[in-house]
Amino acid sequence: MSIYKGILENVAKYVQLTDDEIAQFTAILKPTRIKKRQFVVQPGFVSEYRNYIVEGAVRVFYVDALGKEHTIIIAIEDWFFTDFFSYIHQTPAEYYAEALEDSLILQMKYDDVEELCGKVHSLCQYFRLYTERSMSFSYKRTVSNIGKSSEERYWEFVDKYPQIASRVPQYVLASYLGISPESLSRIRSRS
Amino acid sequence: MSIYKGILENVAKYVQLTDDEIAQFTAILKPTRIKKRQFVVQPGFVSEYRNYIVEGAVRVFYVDALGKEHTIIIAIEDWFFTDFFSYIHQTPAEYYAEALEDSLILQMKYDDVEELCGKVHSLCQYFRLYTERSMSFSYKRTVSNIGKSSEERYWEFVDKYPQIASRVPQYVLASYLGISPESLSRIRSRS
DNA sequence: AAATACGCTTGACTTTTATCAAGACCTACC
DNA sequence: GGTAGGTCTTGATAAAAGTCAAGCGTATTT
Repeated sequence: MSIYKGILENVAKYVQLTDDEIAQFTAILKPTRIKKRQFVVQPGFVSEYRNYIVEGAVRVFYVDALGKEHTIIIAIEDWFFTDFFSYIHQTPAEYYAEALEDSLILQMKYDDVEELCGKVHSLCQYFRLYTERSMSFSYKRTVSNIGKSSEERYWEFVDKYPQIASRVPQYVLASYLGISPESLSRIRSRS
Repeated sequence: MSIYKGILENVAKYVQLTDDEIAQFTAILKPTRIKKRQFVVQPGFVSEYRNYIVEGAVRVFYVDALGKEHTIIIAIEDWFFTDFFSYIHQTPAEYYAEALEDSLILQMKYDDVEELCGKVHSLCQYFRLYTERSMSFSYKRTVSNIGKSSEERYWEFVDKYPQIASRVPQYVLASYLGISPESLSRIRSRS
């Protein structure tokens, strides 16, 4: 079974590529194995790649002035991750991307993606549609952040992503939800 | 001066359209005047349009179970707004879009945009690139929401969007930042 | 111009959440 | 198999933010 199966199925949900286009696309995908705790992106270095997870889990986080970590993205199979701002603008990253488990990812270089999107209309469509959907989900998270209590945010997350909630360390989830680890522990303990 | 000037300049920042493509694009833009407090989108109705603001200001907000309002988007000239989830999925909206001032907007129907993006590669590129940039900014807001105090979020906003901060009512800004109006008032008063 | 509605402020109080500190548990590794 | 590191929990306390309520000033309306 090809390691491209997942990502090609993802693409197929939005657009239909010809065999030639599939070949061009997979040609820019670089399979990479990363070990738990390994960094894929680090502050100060440009996030050159848009990364797709074939197998494993990754988080993107930043460390504030007080040394506290804040998790921006938790990604598992069939998700993309990168320091999006750094990737899009090709400027030095501010965040870390760290493997939460041994993982297999597909890396696509910014320049390659841009070149291919310039040539292949369907692929451009794919990324447009995919990003628009990501955007609509991003607003949902914002709604949660500005309008809900810590407790509500936690249970909402568990409800939406039960597999992730049980798969990542609690302190990571806490930092994703904007809650201190102690408070999250208490939220869980009161039923 | 054409009312399309702003949006075409916006497009031109990302891609170059031929005269014919420009004509096709402007053909799907429906100029609409809306009065202060008028709703462009309402819960229960599909948000058919992606809206571009030529002149004026609009906010997108939702009302929670307790009747409290939470502002998801504050948009002024040269910004797009809509209930993004409703628009993308063409399902009934959950949010309101309300004019904060008398405004002039350009409305483009979902179907028209999709059809044109299917035909015109450059326009597809434009929306892809624009949305990717929006996405990278959306992450910044998330970072702010999960990692910063109310006070920090307020001053960050004032620093980033001074024109908006002085243009919209304080309670709107408070609901955008996820702060109660009273707390925002106090934050401002302590210097 | 008076009446009204709205937005903002301020005070007193409550609730939520963070912080600091200690300890328990577990797992991995020498 | 013991030690170390990392994770989670619990308690005591502090800080941040929300709530409720009253009042003030300024637009807006009639």
